[in-house]
Amino acid sequence: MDFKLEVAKKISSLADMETEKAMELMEIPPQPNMGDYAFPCFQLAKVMRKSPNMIAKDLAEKIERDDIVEKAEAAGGYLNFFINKTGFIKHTISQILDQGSKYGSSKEGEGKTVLVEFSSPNIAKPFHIGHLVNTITGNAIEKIFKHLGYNTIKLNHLGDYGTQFGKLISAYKRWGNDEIIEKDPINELLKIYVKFHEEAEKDPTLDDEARLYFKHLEDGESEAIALWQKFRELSLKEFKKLYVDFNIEFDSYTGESFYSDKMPEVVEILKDKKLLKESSGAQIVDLEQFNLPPCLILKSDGATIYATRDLAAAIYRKRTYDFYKSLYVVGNTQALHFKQFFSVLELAGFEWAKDCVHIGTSLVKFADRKLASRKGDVIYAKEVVDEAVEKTLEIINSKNPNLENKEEVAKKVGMGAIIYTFLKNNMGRDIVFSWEDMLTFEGESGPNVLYSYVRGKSILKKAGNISGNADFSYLKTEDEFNIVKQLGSFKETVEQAAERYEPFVITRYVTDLAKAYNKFYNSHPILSAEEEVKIARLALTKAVCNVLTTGLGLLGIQTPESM
RNA sequence: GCGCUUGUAGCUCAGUUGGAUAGAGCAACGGACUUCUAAUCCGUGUGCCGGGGGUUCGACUCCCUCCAGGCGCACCA
Repeated sequence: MDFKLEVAKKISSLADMETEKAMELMEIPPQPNMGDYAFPCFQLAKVMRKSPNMIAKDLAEKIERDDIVEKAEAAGGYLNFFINKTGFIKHTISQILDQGSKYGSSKEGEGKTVLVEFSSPNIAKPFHIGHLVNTITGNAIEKIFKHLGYNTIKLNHLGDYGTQFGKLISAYKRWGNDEIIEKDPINELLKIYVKFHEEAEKDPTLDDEARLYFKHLEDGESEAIALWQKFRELSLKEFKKLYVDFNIEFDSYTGESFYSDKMPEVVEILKDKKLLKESSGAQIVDLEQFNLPPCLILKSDGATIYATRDLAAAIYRKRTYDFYKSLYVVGNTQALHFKQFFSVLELAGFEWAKDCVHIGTSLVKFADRKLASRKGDVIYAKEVVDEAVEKTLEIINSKNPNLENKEEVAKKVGMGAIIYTFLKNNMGRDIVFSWEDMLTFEGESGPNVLYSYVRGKSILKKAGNISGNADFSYLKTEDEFNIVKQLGSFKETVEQAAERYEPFVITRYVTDLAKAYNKFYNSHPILSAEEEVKIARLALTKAVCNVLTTGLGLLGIQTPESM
């Protein structure tokens, strides 16, 4: 039973309005003492040609009291509903305890496949903080859609192709040392790659050599392929360490190289549709009708480019997965590229182009470049994780030195802090990175939410097995009702997060829920309350912990049992 | 120059499709641990919602314009 829907039905039956329309219009009053739901009568005023005030008053008189609505009163042009608290509390908590981790899920996604492309690091390049933001965001998006019943597929579109691999092969053959590379593959490969660039400035024949090696790679020459595979595997092994830390498993690691033989078809399709045009020796698709700059398909030397690869990948994915939606979680800075590439798909007659969505993740900037990193001008993902876990361990040692599995807990909490920080605000803004913000564990922070959870868990543990059913009429305080109201809006919250492609909606939700529970926790005893009250409050606590776990889980944050 | 995006409290940010007195955290000050983990809670105040027009019963929200920051504008990805 959905209380909001029931109220909407009542309005619908009394006023000349569809239930759905009433649902849309209904809001939550700014002050809790004004009611639980509010229906604005301003739109009705036009149709009924009466003042909103009058309409609200008329309706208020006609609304009958029952186990849904306790009372309805007119205020200004609003009709404010006070729902039957006991009924609502009982219904909500029972539902949560019944459904467990399924609470807030839905069937809207049944039978629909959603692809989520994210992370996509470049082979032999370090995984920096920008990749981390992207990885964390994509992971949350995927989990949110999965919770709504969609069949989700996680794609890691590795940057494993391109002329830079010719350079890397050349560099490796000159200066590569397997022993050092085995130890620290990515940094060492990066080092020789950088050295190659330096040397190539002095000696341009190196670039010719690199081009040759890339040609070998394209032609499938065995030595080049073997080296490329080696670089790829070593890098992937490193990346996977981080994915394991964050508990992320991809369904596919087919990167750019996978599509290298699928691009001629794209060019053929575009030719057939007469979309290709020559411009300064290159082949482009004109996008003037979309008010966009042209999309480059073939370079003037006839080679393909990233747009070509993305087109090939999109077509391949549609054939392979027949997706309902294909989400590209990629940095905001590439917005134009995606607009162009989606427009080309549309021009080529693929009606599913509208199902492709670019989710632009925030750009990470530094507040103070000097303090940006201990090592150089980029911050590595590993550096951030290590720092957060270490800081967490320090705090545990000072606040709860006898805790078991300190390391394990520190990892969960520290990484939770990072995820929380990155998914705290909407993606429209840049993230200004500062160690201070990242390692603040008070107020609106991941550890704070986890702390609320852990305290609840601790109470449940101490209570042991409770016999008998809870009588929710014992939950009489305002603080308790506020928690339940919060609990009841979880499903809407998940749906909104999916609709907006914004995980921060969930972050705010768990924060508010934790806040409501903390307030209650601080002023009402649970274990020492009278038996009936205690049982009811324990059920409430269990429901809160349940929803916190689920909500945090959607963000990719794991909950420790104690901290 | 063009396009996208952001501008809300000292700082970091929320503000659902236009709605009631614009809200949180941090920072500052004061208070609450013999009581379920004080990484918590309670209290104190601050806003020409970037500026100016317009639309309407009503605008932080929609439209126009200007200002400021960020990002992007084909042979890198």
